[in-house]
Amino acid sequence: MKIQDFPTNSFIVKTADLEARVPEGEQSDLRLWLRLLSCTTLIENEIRSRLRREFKTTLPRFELMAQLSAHPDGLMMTTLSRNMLVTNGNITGITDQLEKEGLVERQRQNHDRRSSVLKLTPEGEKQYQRMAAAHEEWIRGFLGPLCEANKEMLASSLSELKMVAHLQVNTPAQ
Amino acid sequence: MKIQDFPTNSFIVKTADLEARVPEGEQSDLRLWLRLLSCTTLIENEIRSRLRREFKTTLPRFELMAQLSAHPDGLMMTTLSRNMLVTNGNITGITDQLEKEGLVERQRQNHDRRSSVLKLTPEGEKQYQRMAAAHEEWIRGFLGPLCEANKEMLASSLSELKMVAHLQVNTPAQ
DNA sequence: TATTGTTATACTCTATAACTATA
DNA sequence: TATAGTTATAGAGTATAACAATA
Repeated sequence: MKIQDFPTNSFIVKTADLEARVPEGEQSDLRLWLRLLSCTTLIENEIRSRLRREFKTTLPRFELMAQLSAHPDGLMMTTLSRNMLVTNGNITGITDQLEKEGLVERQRQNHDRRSSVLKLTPEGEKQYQRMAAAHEEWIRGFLGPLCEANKEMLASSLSELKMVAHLQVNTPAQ
Repeated sequence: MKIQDFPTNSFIVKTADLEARVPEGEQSDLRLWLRLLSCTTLIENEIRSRLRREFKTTLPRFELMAQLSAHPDGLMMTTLSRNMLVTNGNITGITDQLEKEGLVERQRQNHDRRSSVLKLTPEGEKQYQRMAAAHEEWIRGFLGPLCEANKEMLASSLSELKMVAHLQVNTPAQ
């Protein structure tokens, strides 16, 4: 399919060529990183776009609801901020939105009255389930066609990378 | 190292546990995706943060300069928007900033007077080189410790994923 | 007619930091 | 003193869409 076949306006042909800035052939860590980043960004952008178009929502909102759905007993906002890699203040903001829409609720704790536990409301859970089904389908569309061998390799190399990266990132540098 | 050992304020302990929302053990496409996303986001956030702290700049600005540095003859803004996966309007905005700071310049084309070609100025190239050196060092910190075998597996599985994902994304769906 | 780039708008996310209430 | 969460602020990035100039 050629570029010319696509509608032209507000449609980006996704070439994701971050890698284009590294000399051909060279197998550097940088090149590997750019390939990783290209793949992820490509898919992530598409998911953001579909969430917005089909469910009028955003990725952070979706991820927050996903975390809550996986923890029916609720989660502290601090835990959410760690899992989702954003600051406390951001969680407050997203929670405010979702609570106003009746999708999540804060439950004050008696044993520690500083904290509240966040849960999906039944309506929130219902909406989440619809989105999650579509989301999982999308992901299958992206990753499904990979051959089994590659999936396993990806999973295991990423699992090493995850450990290594955590170490790097959480070691107060300098 | 324990959580308690970290400074507490405006410091997020990076656990990147997006994966925590998928049942243990299950080897699904979704789980693989979340692992991919966690790793990338973790590293990407850290890079954004270091770019801001050490060079007072942002990832999109850095990436735009990287693209230009790799193409000394300059690039059309449309090409940039495709490579960087953002819309034309965004490229205009970032370019405006960088041009005002004297780091890039627009060169009007004679043979096609709609388009301009974007180039780094000498000062832009100089600044970019400093940032690129640090950036590459950071990436080596993250990916370097991976064993060779894993790097090769990653590179080849990602290269398949990149193709597959491009297809998925650029095929007008439904 | 299609393409390149600009402009305008509105919104979300984000970091940062000061703050409160509680532990 | 440390922690959980809130508030306020300012800024960047983003999509979207209408637009001008040119091809």
